[in-house]
Amino acid sequence: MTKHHNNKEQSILSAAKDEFLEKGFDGARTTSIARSAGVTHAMLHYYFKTKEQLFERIFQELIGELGQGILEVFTHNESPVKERITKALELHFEAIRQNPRLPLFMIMEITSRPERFEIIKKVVITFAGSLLSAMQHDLDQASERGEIVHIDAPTLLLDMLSVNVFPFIAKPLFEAATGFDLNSDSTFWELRKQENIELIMRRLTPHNP
Amino acid sequence: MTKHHNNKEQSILSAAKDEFLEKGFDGARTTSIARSAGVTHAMLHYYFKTKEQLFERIFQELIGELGQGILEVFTHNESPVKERITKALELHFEAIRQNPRLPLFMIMEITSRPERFEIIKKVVITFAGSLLSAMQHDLDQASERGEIVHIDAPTLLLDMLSVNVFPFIAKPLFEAATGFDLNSDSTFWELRKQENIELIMRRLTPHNP
DNA sequence: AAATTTATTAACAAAATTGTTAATACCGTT
DNA sequence: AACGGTATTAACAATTTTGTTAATAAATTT
Repeated sequence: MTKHHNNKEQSILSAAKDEFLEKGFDGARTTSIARSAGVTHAMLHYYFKTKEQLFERIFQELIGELGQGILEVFTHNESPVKERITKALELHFEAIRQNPRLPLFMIMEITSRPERFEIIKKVVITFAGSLLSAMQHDLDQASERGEIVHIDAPTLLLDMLSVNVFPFIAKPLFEAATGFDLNSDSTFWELRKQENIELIMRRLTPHNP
Repeated sequence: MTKHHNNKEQSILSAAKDEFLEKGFDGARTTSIARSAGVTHAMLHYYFKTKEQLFERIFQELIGELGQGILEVFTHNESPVKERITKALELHFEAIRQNPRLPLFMIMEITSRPERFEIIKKVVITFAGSLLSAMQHDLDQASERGEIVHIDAPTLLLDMLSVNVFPFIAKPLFEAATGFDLNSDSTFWELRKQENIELIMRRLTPHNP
């Protein structure tokens, strides 16, 4: 087994990923996925049995990408806190840029079908717990030294997430407001990345040094 | 006509609003709406003909609330720019707090069914155009006077929206990460409001004055 | 209070979507 | 090339969801 069919199974997975990311579980149609993949929808059920199972498969994959992104971002080196945070902002921003639909998708699924998503919670809790305490430790040290103002780690983390994630979520609105096509506009995203860094750095830097 | 049925029609509208806000158009079920409203689902179709029409009705209502919120926020008075922006942040924050599901709902609908939503675009464009040019004018004046650093109005607006909107969108994730129930925690939201103001003010304030 | 319009219900119909099956083609192995 | 399994298709079945109807009740108008 396992050789000549792989392309079909793969193209179903790929089409499913696109459709689920764009429309969420509720909006996705197995027939539409099959059509995009160029296979009959019986094939889809042959490989993945049910829509729910296909979704679970994609969802696990996406959770993986999410975790991967987080890991890349918080690889600690021993530079000063402000540089580390700048680096984290950059990496995080680029990670979302690779997968701009992922954040909204996760949030959509959590809010529209909360019962099912203990899975996400586990991933989040696992990372958040250790991350926040490590962050707080570093932030406290740096503020003692006068490098930065004092700030709560959860507060800062939410600040960082807000500025990095929201622009991607609001992209369609922003495009509507300005008439621009942000897909073909890499300067916009570069400027946005710099702005986010500027914002967070100013938040951290003590006045009148 | 028009007296004794109003309660039923109203309870359908109210249930529909809740369900659409929570699950979006795709996830909402007319039967479930009818059940929540305590009426047979034939009644729903009697008053509103189709799911689509019921949705349109609710959607217009929500667009109205959105516009109302924006108007309240940008009522100009003649205080200094920094005070005005602080006030706008506060009002905007409170407006979302009244209707915390609205932003995610709008974004969900736009991204999952882009074709239909020229309506939103129109509202956004109408407000955004005049608002941004007024903002830019004021910002330029203030930065000439040295009150604030120079900044683009669109950049600042996106900063403001990011920090004010995202925490509400990410609420379920944040609750998962911390184990808190943010509905019954008004201090969290008060602190968040202050943090957002702090962030934006630091962004605007020149260093070493 | 008879007539007319509006509201309500239960049962039904249509449409859309997901899921299954049985028959057939294909592929690699012996 | 016969065998055993996997892949594929088309046609069908089940389920879910939306939408309709015809009969009846309730209210409003005359």
